[in-house]
Amino acid sequence: MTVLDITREQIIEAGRARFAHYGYAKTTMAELARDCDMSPGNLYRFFAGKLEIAEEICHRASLRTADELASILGGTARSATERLHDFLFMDLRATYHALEKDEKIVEMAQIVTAQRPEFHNEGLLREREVLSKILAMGVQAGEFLVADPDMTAEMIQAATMKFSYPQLFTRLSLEKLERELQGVYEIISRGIKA
Amino acid sequence: MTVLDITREQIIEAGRARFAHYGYAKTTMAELARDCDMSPGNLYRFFAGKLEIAEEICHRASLRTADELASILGGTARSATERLHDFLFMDLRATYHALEKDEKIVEMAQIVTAQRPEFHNEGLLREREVLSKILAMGVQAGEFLVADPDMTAEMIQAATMKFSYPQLFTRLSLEKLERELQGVYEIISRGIKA
DNA sequence: ATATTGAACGATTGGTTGATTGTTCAGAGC
DNA sequence: GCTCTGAACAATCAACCAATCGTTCAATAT
Repeated sequence: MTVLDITREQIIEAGRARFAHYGYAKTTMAELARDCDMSPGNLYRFFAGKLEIAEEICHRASLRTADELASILGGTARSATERLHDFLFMDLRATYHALEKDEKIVEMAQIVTAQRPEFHNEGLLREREVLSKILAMGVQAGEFLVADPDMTAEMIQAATMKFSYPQLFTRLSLEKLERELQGVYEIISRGIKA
Repeated sequence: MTVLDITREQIIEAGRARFAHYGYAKTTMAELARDCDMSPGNLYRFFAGKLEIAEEICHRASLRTADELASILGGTARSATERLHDFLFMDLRATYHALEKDEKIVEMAQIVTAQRPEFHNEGLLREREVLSKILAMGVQAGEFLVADPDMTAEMIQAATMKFSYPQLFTRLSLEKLERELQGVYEIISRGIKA
């Protein structure tokens, strides 16, 4: 990790703190610069602009959740059905709590997805790859009967879209969302069983 | 139909035309009054306000789609599985085309649902009742195995949310949406089969 | 008496100006 | 030569005012 990388990290950390606490719009580049003991202009040696800082923060959050989800793939004891269940509920709870902790994170995410639509799709793709693997494991183990795991993963993602960004689409409580997701899971689960 | 009712219809028709063409915000009460050869003040003998006119228009549209969906229940020849397929695709196509014909209808729908959240839920409930009946028919015929059709209807509605208001959530083409819905349908279909 | 009008009122919107903020870059510092 | 600064520029935002619009109601017409 070069000294340049360290500075980058510092900027990202300052951004994460301020964006989460005060929101993207209300955070100024001058403030971020002051946090990092540098001039505003110098920020542009590390990032093309304010949006790119937010993008990097969201990107990392996306990688982190994908990583957490990927942990479901580990171990050998559990069935693919259980893994699918974990996948769906972990996803719901992760985003629900993230959006609940700091209301302002929604703002940042919305701005980034509005300005860079492909960003959102990349995140979905990363998660879908894990889902795909779970399905493939299930096929391997004779639990699932699906011709094309990649395609089925896409379908499951479409069917659980309501639970991916809960607060954006509904005002339901986590309990209600979990009840619904459980029901949707049961249908899907039976729908792909061998 | 009294003369008062006829005037009400006239106002609704004028509203439908203007809201669809110019949008809710850009339509003034004065314009609606002029369309109906009356003064702005007189509109308030028929509706509590501008929003209520839009509400009535949306309400009727909702009733109409529910009616169309209910037509799926008729006849005896077709299987419940086919009816479920028709239900989901009819719903997707109806809203997709409605929103495509006049971009401005989205605006009106958004304003009404923002101001009267219960309105949206009533529409969902109306559709869900049809879905529930389809499921009950399937159970009756031994095609489906579901313990509680009402609950399962709720779950299916949650799983197909992405296809209910297509243009609000994604920018996918109708073809792509139909491909995805077909996949989701197949999983659900297998998931509730007896 | 009832139905209707249209001017009046208050809230909202649209447009304009000045201030703030994101971004650039010539030059200072090392 | 490379890093970094901070003043300068351009884009955006916020505050203001005027115009418009939704709504009301006293007056008018039927």
